[in-house]
Amino acid sequence: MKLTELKAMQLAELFSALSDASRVRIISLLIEGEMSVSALADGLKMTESAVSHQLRGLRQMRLVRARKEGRQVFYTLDDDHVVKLYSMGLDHVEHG
Amino acid sequence: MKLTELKAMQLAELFSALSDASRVRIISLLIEGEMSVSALADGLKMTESAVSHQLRGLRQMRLVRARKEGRQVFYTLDDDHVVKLYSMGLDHVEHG
DNA sequence: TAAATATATGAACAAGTATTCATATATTAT
DNA sequence: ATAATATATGAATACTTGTTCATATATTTA
Repeated sequence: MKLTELKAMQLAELFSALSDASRVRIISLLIEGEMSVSALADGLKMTESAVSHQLRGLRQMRLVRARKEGRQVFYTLDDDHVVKLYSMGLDHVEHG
Repeated sequence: MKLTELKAMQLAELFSALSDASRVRIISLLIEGEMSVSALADGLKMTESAVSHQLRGLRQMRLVRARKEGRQVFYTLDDDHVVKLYSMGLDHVEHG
């Protein structure tokens, strides 16, 4: 399983995107379905600014996708890789 | 998928353990099999001290396990959750 | 056009983290 | 016992990161 330094960095970046409780909670909400920034902010009791900053990182890692509708922006999980990583992690934390 | 704040933190901690290129490379070496600290240090071109510090974190997250033999300590991956997380992440980075 | 709403972003600060260096502990060899 | 080897650890420093605050952009409403 030789790993180039580049891929090691990319992998680390990917996991970094999931390495914060706020972002994990964002993911867990988005698993239920699409949500706007303010709905996320409400649900997480965070400011919209903080949520927006976090969503930016998740977007850059292609973990979430944005869809603009009027002045709202709705976010969804980008693909089900994310769900799998999330639930495998949860599995390790709960049992394992 | 409601997530308690505690579990969100634990999940974030787990992903944090994989959120650094050095640690990812440690994991990728251990996928091949058991290795001593100095062998890891050689393979990664890091000091043994730095490797040891990183292994501590991986150990605390129960991602690796230590086995002492004489004055050497051999590390292995704790279970195959780790391998699954690793390869799913790699999958996302490479394709996805 | 002006005001209001939703989101995004830059700067700044606080908190966290990875590495280095020095030192400590444990084990083996002389 | 002393020296050498393998690993671990505490302190210090440099770097990274999350949040807040102020401001900017885009869209809708009056």
